[in-house]
Amino acid sequence: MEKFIPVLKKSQLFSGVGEGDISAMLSCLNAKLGKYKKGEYVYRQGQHIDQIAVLAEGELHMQRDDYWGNRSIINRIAVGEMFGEAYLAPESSLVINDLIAASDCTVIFFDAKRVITTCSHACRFHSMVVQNLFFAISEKNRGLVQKLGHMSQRSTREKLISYLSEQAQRHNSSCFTIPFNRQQLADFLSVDRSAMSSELGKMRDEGLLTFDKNNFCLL
Amino acid sequence: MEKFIPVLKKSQLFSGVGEGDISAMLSCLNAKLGKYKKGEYVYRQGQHIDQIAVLAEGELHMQRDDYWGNRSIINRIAVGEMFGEAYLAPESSLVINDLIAASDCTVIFFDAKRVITTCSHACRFHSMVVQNLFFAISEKNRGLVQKLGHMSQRSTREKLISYLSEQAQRHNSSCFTIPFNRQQLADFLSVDRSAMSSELGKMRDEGLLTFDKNNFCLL
DNA sequence: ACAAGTCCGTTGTATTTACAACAGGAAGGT
DNA sequence: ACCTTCCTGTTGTAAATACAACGGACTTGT
Repeated sequence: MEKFIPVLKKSQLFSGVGEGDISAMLSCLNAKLGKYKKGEYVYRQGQHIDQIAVLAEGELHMQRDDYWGNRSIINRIAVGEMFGEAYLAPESSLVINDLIAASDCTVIFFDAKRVITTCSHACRFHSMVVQNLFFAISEKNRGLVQKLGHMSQRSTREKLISYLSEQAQRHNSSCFTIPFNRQQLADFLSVDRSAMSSELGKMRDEGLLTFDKNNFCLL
Repeated sequence: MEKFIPVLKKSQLFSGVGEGDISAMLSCLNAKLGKYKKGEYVYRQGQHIDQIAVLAEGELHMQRDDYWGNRSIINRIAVGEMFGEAYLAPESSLVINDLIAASDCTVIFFDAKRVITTCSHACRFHSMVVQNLFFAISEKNRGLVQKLGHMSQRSTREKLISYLSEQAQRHNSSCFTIPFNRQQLADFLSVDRSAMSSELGKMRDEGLLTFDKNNFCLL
């Protein structure tokens, strides 16, 4: 557990809290480690949870496979990001989507109630964590709205433009690397992989962008 | 302002707080009233905000009009619901989407910083409001993920089924009324109105559901 | 009663997408 | 070197969607 304290220090949740203080808070928040191999489920749809978690190693995909086998990647969770925060409210603790390890993962779980309830003990930085949690959920919320912006585009090309524009903005550069391969990107944007692939080809031919594997440049 | 205290009492944010205590907190949270006619903008894309707001009267649509005039309704906000919570984090306070009055509206604004910072004064119920805010943002998050679930459906029919199923579940009944007219529903699901209309007709012919205006029954 | 505006369903056509299948290239293991 | 597996781009066809246009029902205001 101790070895992940540097990761926690860089996470949204513990931003601004020193390593020593994080270490002290771990027991207060009832922290527990979980390890998952690529492809394993961290949460399954319908499951009940009362924990907030931070991803310490690897990459997670929140996804949904429908009756006909179509996979949708709702969201991607990177190291240092938080998840489970959507199920804080006691009356809505049933998970909506599967959460799957996209690579080998290590997860740190915290007792949700203890996080949001300022403890009576002398956790000096607890209130800062509470504020961080606000900001983090708020950020997440923003991210979801942004993704809804991509998804509300009608055509494959518009979705691509919307997504790639955001990525360029996020990286502060017209050249950047995306965290998805083609199939994953298609699942993320809810389009057909082959159609998307050919659309990317057309856009390259029209001089809108260039790409090589996961590296893109907007022109 | 005082006349809306009963609305606030029923809102997510002040759930569990008595009317007298709400009244006392209003000045502490620097509450301000805003009135908007149908079609007016409450927020515009790119604007900077540092307030959390609760809708006291009317109905709001968070929406986006793209370059080609396609309108997408990202989210709908009803009386008692909260908005602006996605911009709590100081570094991300630029609004992503327009927020428009779908009918004549009254909005109560609160100073965001004062809400999330437990005040030194004797606001007995402030910590409860903080917890309510957690639950409310969390709920909102869930709602956004659920909407992403609808949007990730590939066909118009699947989107409709996904949305209507959720509505039936939410109303605990196979018969319910939706808060959108056809055009708005199409904008909400990001599909073509006429195509959706004809798809609804087909589904009725196939005996999947019945509807009359905004009243639907799943069979 | 009339006019104007809004909402809803329907239809036909052009466009776009999904699906399936295949081939070449890269990566990894034996 | 060889095989296997994964990833990517391409193509042709079937299916679904967007778009435009129209008529009828209903509402609202004069």
